[in-house]
This record gives sequence, structure tokens and C-alpha cells, in this order.
Amino acid sequence: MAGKAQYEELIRQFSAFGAVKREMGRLLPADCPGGSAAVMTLLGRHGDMRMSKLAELLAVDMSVTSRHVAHVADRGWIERFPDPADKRSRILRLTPEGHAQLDDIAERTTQLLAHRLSDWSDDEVGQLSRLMARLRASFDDCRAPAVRPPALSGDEQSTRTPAITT
Amino acid sequence: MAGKAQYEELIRQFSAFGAVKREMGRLLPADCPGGSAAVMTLLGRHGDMRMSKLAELLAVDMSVTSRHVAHVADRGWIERFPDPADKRSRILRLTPEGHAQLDDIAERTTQLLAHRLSDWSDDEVGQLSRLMARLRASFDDCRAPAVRPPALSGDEQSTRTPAITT
DNA sequence: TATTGTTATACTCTATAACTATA
DNA sequence: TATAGTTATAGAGTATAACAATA
Repeated sequence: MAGKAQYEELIRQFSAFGAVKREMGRLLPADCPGGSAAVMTLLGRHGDMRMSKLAELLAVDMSVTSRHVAHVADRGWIERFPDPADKRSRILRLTPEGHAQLDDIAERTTQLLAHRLSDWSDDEVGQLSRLMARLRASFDDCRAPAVRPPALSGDEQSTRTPAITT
Repeated sequence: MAGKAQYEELIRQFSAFGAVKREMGRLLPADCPGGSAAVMTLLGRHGDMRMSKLAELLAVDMSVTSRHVAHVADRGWIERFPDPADKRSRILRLTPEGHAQLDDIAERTTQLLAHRLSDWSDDEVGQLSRLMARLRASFDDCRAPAVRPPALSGDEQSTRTPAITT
């Protein structure tokens, strides 16, 4: 348990982080905004998957995922083909062009970090990675409690638009 | 100097951080989006200042700052009055209502963090803060080198829209 | 002529809600 | 009736460029 001052300091860092994020975004290839890069990165890392799985990994609503995926597919970087097990689903897969694009992105971003973090030790980079991963986990875990206590049990965590309750 | 794999891992964490940022944003009071909260937080922390200074602290273009500030001023949370030293400038200052709003924001955000990070040690929170601060510093320091080498010297770092070169 | 701040325009990312086609 | 995915719409953040007032 940390003190209020520490939390406020942390929040300030969260806010300032936007500048870093934007600078990273600026070096992406034209026609490949951040959302597209994120889609391809996750497909490259986790392999073929369905829309719903991708939305979960991106941690955004499926409607958002759908738009990003459409953009990437329009450019021929991924293929979408029907899931034989469920005709409502689509399986996403990187094309060779997608892999090439992904390599280009990885090359640019790692090079930028190598420049910017040239005076960081291996261990420091690792620490930041681990702490940010844990931060995200801490937010994922208790998905709502602060707003609406555990309630009953069941589902939760849907990546889905609320759906009408009529 | 870290390895390519480490940089890629770090980039993945950067990308995933958006989910944390959005959850923080969801608990802000209505009529007070993130940009407004950032403006008031910086004014509360650094005291009265000019637009240009605020834009620098926010690390966004002054046109963006102008919009955020206008929103906050419309709600009576800050006052803008002319700088006696330079009639082009305006000095920004939190009003009593602004201070109250700021307290409310700080209360909500620190409470959320206290919930989410309840199992983090004081030291871990401090480490994350320090590493993120250093990250931002690392990006601020060499402002361009990766894109366009140090070049001559002079200005740089303007927070300003390019300006016509006709 | 250069600088401070404002405004107009455009782009990206996001969520909500409604709709389709399957389960 | 419920779920996978799409699309339409709206809100927030940002940058670029052009403009007014003042240095």
C-alpha cells in the first residue's frame, strides 16, 4: 500500500506517457496507423485467431477491432476466412505482405528505442517491462469492483457492446 | 543497451497501457475529460503560468492546449487574464471552483489506484513512477536525433505549429 | 519579421447502439 | 434467445495550417 502522494505522482507519469506514445506513432509507415500495427503485432505473436480473441488481447470493444482489422485487410496484410467450426466467426491470418510490414514496423520501433534508451541497462528495460505488465494485470484482475462490487458471479469481461435489455 | 526482444516486449507493454489509461479516464467527472483534468493538475502543481508554458508541460501543440484551456475556462475552473509584461500572452490561474474540481479528481483517481494496486508495495509503486519519469526524460532529451541529426543548434523544441516558410 | 494565442480542418482511436447471420 | 461480427454515429485527442494581435 502506497501513499496518496505516490499515487498522484504515478498518475502524473501516466499522463505524460502520452508524449512517448505519440512519438512512437510518428515513425509508423504511412497507411499503417497504430491500430493496424497493434493488430499485426498480436497476430504475429499469438498466431491465427478469431476477432473476439483479438479484441480481448487488444483490450478494446469488438467494434473497434472490426474497424482496425478491416483497414489491415483492405491493404492485403491479413486474410479473413470463415471458421469451419462456427460460420459466424472469421479466422485472421497474416499474409506474406503482412509479415513484411510487421518486420518493417518492428525494425523501426526497436531502432527508435535503441536510440532513446541507449543509456538504459538491460535490467532497467526489463524492470519497466515487468512493472507495466503487472500494472495491466492489476487492472484486468478486478474488472469492475471499484465501480460495482463483485456482484453475483458469472460472465463479466465481454469486449462486447452492452446489448439491449428490452 | 538491451536486446531487440526486450524492446519488442516493452513496446507491447506500451500498447497495452492504453487500457489502463482508458479505465482511469472513465471515472472522471462528466464535463471534465482527460485534457481538462491534465490542465488543472498542472496548474495546481506548478502554479499560474502562460499558455506556452502549459503547452510545454503537456507536451502537445499549443493549438491543442488552447482548446483544452478554453473548455476549462468555459466551466469557470480557471481564469485567463492578460500578462502585464506581454499583451499577447495570457496568464492562467485556477479559480476556487477549479481547486474544488481538482480535489475531486485527485480523490477519485488515487482511490482507484489504491484499489487496483492494493497488493503493490510502496517501493514497487515508486519504481514504476521513477522508471516512467526516466522514460519520458529519455524521449525529451534527444528531441529529433533519430529523425534528423542534431543539425546546427539553436531553437528546437517549439510546441508550435511549423509556420509557413514563404 | 517573429512570436503568442486562436480557430478551422482533418485524422485516429474509442464506445454505444442497432443490425445480420448464424448458434 | 444468445452470440460473432459489422456498421453508423458521436466524442475525445491530436496535428497542420492560416490568421489576428503584439513584439
